Amino acid sequence: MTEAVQTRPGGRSARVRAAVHRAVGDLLATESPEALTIPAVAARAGVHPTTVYRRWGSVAQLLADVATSRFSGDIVVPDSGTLAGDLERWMSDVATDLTDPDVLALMRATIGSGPEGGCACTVDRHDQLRAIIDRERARGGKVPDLERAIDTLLGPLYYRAIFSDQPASSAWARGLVATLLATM
Amino acid sequence: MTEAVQTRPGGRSARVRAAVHRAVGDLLATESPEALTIPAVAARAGVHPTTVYRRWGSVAQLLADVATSRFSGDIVVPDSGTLAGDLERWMSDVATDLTDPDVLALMRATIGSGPEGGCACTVDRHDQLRAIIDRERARGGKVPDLERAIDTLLGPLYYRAIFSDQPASSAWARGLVATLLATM
DNA sequence: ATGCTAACGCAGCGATGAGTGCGATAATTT
DNA sequence: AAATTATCGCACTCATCGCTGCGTTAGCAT
Repeated sequence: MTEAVQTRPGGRSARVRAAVHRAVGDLLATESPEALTIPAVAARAGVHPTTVYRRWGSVAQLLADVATSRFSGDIVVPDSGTLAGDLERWMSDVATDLTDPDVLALMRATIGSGPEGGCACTVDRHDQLRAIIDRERARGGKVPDLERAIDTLLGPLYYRAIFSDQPASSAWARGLVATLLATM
Repeated sequence: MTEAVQTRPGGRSARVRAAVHRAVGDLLATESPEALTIPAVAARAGVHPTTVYRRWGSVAQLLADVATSRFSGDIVVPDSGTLAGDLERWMSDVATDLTDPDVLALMRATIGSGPEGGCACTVDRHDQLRAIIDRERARGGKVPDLERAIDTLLGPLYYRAIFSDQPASSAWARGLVATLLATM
């Protein structure tokens, strides 16, 4: 008795999904956050509102889906041979990503949509950081605690992006790596 | 020709303002963030929707007003005599404040309402931190850079509150002070 | 090639949020 | 105490968001 809930991710469904995701990004980039309503997204995506209502249900779930897919697999974990090199390269990439105003708008909206919105933006970053640290440990090097790395590296970076009007340059972000490794 | 835009903050106006502010907090604490609409706030506050429309105009402006007033003057800047003591006491208070789920809900909603929502939650924190550092400088002690203090202290704290599911205990928050003063 | 069915589009309904003109109330001034 | 006017409540209109049957299209399997 195979109760396999069949899904069909190919062809039109994927096209619709992509169009809706792009529409969410476009609307957040141009309009006010309150304007992000399901009919508006559907119209922008060239899709019928009914489709969005049925597949995602609410704006919050839609945003969570868009955010997790946008913030996953977008940055490749570097392998420079040393922990410092890996971290600096990775932090530089993450900081550069946070330079984009559209990315910030998506993050803000996702955070505002529910209690778990913030996690959706950073789970993959945590996984990447863990991968970098694990690889250094496999090399036999001394590694910092993961939580401490998150606090020291991602904390200031995302704080500047969301709570401060300070720009977060990639050079400054690389500097955070030095602070972490110095106090290890 | 005095074009003074007269305002009258006494009596009923203040009462309405307080009721609306409390209603925003209550709704964010109980309902979903999308349920925070002006008619809902007005109903909860026992005030006519027209009043809210005229005084605040939009949910975003209302949230910004509530957030700035909620996150201003709520924590008294301590004066223990030493920089470390001041910072530890202050960080402990800030961390404790962030323990309240209702506070987090308000912060999330404010962030999601617009590009400057995050700043509304932290301007007063920055002022307080500046005051602490300035006082230590007046004492003649060695002081860290303000920006560096913001990055090291508030960064990890607010990151945990918004982006991570890690609890931010006040003891852990006090530990951040040690890291800052060690790398000064 | 054909059947099955998940996924989409269409038409339309009910509910409600956004906004306006006008009179009433109450805070502030003279 | 009386006048002034900022502020609020009421009644009402308009726009549109959320949602539901129903028929149609197009993946996926045999």
